[in-house]
Amino acid sequence: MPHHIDPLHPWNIPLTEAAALQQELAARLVFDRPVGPIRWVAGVDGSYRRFCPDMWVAVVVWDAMTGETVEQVALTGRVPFPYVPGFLSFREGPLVLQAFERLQHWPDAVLFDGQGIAHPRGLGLASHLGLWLDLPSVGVAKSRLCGEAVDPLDEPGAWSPLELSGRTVGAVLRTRTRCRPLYVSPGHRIDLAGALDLVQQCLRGYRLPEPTRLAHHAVSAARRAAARTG
DNA sequence: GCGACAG
DNA sequence: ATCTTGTCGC
Repeated sequence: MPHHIDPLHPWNIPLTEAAALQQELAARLVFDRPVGPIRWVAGVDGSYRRFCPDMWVAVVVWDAMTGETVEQVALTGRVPFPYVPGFLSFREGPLVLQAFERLQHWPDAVLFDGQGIAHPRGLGLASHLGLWLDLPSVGVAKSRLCGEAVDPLDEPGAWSPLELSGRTVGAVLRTRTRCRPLYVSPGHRIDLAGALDLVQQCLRGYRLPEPTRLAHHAVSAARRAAARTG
């Protein structure tokens, strides 16, 4: 576990400062292929409730070799930041990092619900948190934040480059026929080819990769259990 | 000014 | 993201 995680600072700051911080941090991103094999892949998901300043977060560590869940953590807490397009990491970051602090099994890589470098200032949720966690990370968003791309063919594995101001910042990936594609972009310590490989290795017949799907189920289950218990 | 806008 | 039942299609 990296020792430099501080969930309180510098997350709760004005948007102008947050934007400046994003630009600074983006310059520190690394896009090398991960050195070792990636076996344990973490998936992260969050859940909210209308008119409620709280959120639930779940992290699931999934074994790509066996297809089994290695560990899962779910917790709830107040979000310190409203949802503002382009600043999602400042909203979900603190709670997501708290969840990672509780993990007994450190993953080899992380799949986030959101963008990596396919972001106005090059630092989406996956890039920001990947940097903090010092882990290879990938942004797997269900919709577009920025950039342009042609619609990929309706065939699993088909993808088209996501371009932003002349740069390929990600890919629009069809993971399943007749399903809307996913927006995959490198977060940190991985390149686009590696990100696409990893996501596809985690697919098991559904639109979303398993770590993400399981995290979604875990957060829903945790929320329902809490509602029943009180 | 207008439209777009991860979760 | 969330509020929501049934329903159409593979």
